[in-house]
Amino acid sequence: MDRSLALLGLMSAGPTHGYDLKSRYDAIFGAARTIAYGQIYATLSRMIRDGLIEQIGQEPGSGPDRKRYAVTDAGRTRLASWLREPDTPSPTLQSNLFAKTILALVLDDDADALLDIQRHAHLARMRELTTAKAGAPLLDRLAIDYALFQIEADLRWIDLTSARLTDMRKEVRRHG
Amino acid sequence: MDRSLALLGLMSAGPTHGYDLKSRYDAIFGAARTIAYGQIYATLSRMIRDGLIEQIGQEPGSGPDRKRYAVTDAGRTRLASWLREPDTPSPTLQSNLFAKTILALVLDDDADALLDIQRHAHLARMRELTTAKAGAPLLDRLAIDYALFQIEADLRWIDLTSARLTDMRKEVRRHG
DNA sequence: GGTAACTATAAACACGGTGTATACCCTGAG
DNA sequence: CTCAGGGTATACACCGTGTTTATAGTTACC
Repeated sequence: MDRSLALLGLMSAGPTHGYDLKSRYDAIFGAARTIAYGQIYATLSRMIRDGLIEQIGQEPGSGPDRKRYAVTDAGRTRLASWLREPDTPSPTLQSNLFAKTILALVLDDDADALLDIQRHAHLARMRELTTAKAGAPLLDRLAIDYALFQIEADLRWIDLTSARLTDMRKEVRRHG
Repeated sequence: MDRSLALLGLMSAGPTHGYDLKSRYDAIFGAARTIAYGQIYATLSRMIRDGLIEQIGQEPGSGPDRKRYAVTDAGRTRLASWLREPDTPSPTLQSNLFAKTILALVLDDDADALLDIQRHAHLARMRELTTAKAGAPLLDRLAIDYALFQIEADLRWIDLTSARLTDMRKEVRRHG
């Protein structure tokens, strides 16, 4: 996934340098996965290239000099339009589950087993997340809720699909 | 998303050349998005490099010679383990909605509006998909159901989050 | 016999992310 | 006082995936 807009967003709250940006990112979005320094600096240099941010100074800290960057007008425009634009979740591309299931049918592999494995993995994950949710701060809870809802959706699809496997096998044959 | 395993899966049903592989892919997975020839050949050359497939011949067709490829043992092993392995949907990374919402709060932008825009886009998309589902073949219907469930999950999260925005604003302030 | 459309492939490129190298500063153990 | 270790700070080379565009043969038709 592309985290550049999220970083641009964080920077638009006020100028920063890369090292600090990493901490800020992790504090807010790091629940799922922290970001690597390498990605921060790589992204910064690309945003400079694209005129979304610019260096506004260089200050000593406790280490090599910090380079402060600020969002440009172009950057603000870009960010605003990103925030305004709704996302269209692309069917099936997000997950491999659909592809795996169809392939299992095409290859005459055990599609039931595959769905069952995924169902159990999901249920286990739900328990994990539910436990984690208990003591977590509000932001993390929301991230967890997001995941829980997505997993529930997957589970519904799994149930629906299991029930239709026999019909699907016929359909897939015709594509062969 | 990485489509290489899906392609490997299709090839494991029997040797093909790139041009044909594209048609096969589109016939089965193309409902959401067709694949580009460029991606086919790029992926094929990488799978050759990695020893997952090998060229087993070169035959004339109606154009430049066709190069036939077959899945190697390594390829079959790889495919089998992919099919067997369940996916863990990574929270929030899949969608930008979470990031956008948090950023809107951090930047003191209109988070309600953002959620509302996304809600309406989703509802519109649901109507579209429901219409499309009517005449579609079974495989496409399943793809559409997958999308519908995901969108519903998003909608649930949107409702939950809208209701919590005031609390979240406080939380976000503390991170500042 | 020329040109349009389809068959078939490949290579250059762009984008995002990872891993690793580098350098500076501060602290504390010896 | 010195030097080793850990935190601060940045940069770059590289890798994987997907897009764009170029190239070439084959068929069909006017």
